[in-house]
Amino acid sequence: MPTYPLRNPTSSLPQGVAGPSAHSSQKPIEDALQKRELRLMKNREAARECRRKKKEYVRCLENRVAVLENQNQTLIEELRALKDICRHKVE
DNA sequence: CGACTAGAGCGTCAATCTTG
DNA sequence: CAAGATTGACGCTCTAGTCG
Repeated sequence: MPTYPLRNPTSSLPQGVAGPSAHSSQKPIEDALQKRELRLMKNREAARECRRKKKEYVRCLENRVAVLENQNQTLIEELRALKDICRHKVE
């Protein structure tokens, strides 16, 4: 469960704090709204960064796959050549 | 053309992990 | 333990490609 305030900031105000209909100060509400905006902004940027890192990670993996496939192909050819040499020696 | 679709990117929520 | 950071999931928008 998140520890930060959810969608409706007024619903997460501390007990005894005036809601919108009360005629006392609006300050706590503004504070809560501001806090929410800040949280949304930070999470927006965090999500962007998270996606950037994930794409980078996938790119790295794809690159590694390409390298390993090349190595594998090289080894297959090397093995074929060695087998060929052995066959000629036996003959 | 317009209708439809697949894929990419985005913002948000919520759960979980990390840190002071 | 509270606050902040991270990330999977969802729904939305936009764009490029395809088809009738």
